[in-house]
Amino acid sequence: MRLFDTLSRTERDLRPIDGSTFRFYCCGPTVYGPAHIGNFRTFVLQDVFRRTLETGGTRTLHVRNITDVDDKTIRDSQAAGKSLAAFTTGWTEKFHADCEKIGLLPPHIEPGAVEHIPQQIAMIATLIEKGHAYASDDGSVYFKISSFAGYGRLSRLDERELDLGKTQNARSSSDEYEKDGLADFVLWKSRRPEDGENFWHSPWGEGRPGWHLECSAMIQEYLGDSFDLHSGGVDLVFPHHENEIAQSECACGGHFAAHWFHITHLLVDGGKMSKSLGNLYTIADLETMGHTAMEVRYVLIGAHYRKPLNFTLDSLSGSREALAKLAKGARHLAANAGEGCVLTTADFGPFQAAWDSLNNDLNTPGALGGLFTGIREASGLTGADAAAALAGFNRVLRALGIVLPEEINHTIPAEIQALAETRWQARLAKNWAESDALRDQLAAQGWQMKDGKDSYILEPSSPA
RNA sequence: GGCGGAGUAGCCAAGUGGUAAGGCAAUGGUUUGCAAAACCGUCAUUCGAGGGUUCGAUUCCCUCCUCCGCCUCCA
Repeated sequence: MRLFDTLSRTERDLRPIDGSTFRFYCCGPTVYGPAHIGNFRTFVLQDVFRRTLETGGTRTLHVRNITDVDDKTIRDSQAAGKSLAAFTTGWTEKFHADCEKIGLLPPHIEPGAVEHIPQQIAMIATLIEKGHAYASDDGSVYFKISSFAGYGRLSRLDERELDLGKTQNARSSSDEYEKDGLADFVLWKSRRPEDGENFWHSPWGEGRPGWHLECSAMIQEYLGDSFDLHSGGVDLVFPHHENEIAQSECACGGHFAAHWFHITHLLVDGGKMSKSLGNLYTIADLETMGHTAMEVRYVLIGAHYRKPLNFTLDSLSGSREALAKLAKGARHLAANAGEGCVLTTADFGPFQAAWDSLNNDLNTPGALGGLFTGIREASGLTGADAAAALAGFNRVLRALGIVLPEEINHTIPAEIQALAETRWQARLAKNWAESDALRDQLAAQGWQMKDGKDSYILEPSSPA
């Protein structure tokens, strides 16, 4: 597949460096609260990316970390009166439950920052040894930006008129740490009173690792010096990923990531989502409003990953109808294919355009459009042709990670069933007044009665 | 101030130097006692504004307007 690369600013074909397995790393969540749909836009697109590679026959190795130690996790665990480990474990479990609901494949490896502190300390030692880092008097360690000529390539720092020193100076005046270069970033933070019991021993004294370092250390551990692709939200380009490159290339000497895949933030109602505006949604919030996680997924893949996605409750409502339409199309194809007509094809039939879209810079909205168009084109097919089309349809669907809603056989309470039967008789007797009244009565109890020619269907009224 | 991105129908949203995918909503019809459902249709002479290049631009160039993100933790 072809994918845009943030570093070279070009679209490039993706090929595993080792010729067999595509190895990639995604910056995972900081577990101090529930993940919101903005976080999930990134994770869902990364998931579609992986599924597309796999559907195309490429084996993958997917690593995504859990950040379980930083200012926020320490602060909030203390506020909650829990140990850091107990606190982050709880949120990690919640995160996993959300991931499963929204259809994310679990990463092959999901390392946590705390359990990799020895690796981080080792990397710091290497950096000091090579002259890329220095310890300050208080026991903190900093990366020396001036020692790495390539600093700023990813975020085009050198093309900005941003005077690093000056800008950082204004913002760093209250910083308690001591560093030489004002833009130098921390690798090891010396212990502070507010850290409580959350500190580890190091050659430079008690403290904890800096945030940027954990990813570098875990990548080194699981993917080595060079690997295929690194991904995250756009906000991580600077400084997080810029710093990772500096640390890793200086410590390991490799080329680090061959490709950078960044997902643009989503907007809510046209603006940044934030707690204070009351538009920061979690999956649980949306479920409470009657939407499913799969409907959320549909909305999240409804825009190209490099464009802002304007999330609205209206678009979320529309996704239910869209998914139902796809499900209907699939059932239609299956019916036309007939019993026992199993066919696996090498091509995608009417869904070739949808598949091509995915492979062309992960154009998920294009693929979605291709799905609907393909269904219309395939509607006249029968037998083996229909079966082949269905196979293509299912492969694209799998790549998108969409699980279609199934036709549900509802359990109908006896009194509802009786009420419906009474109405049906009234209707047969052409007693319209009573019939309509009973229909309203059923509706009031949450059941919708749809009249057919010779029978009727009872369905729960769709949630508001 | 610097860097980056976006402006396409009521909403969400693809796309292309050659005359605008798709979804939702809306709406017409068939059907129905009426609805709902289902099925069949309709739905942007136009792509923020103004110039320019071109046989031809929404797509390339310039100017302007508006919006958003980043530059501090952030997916």
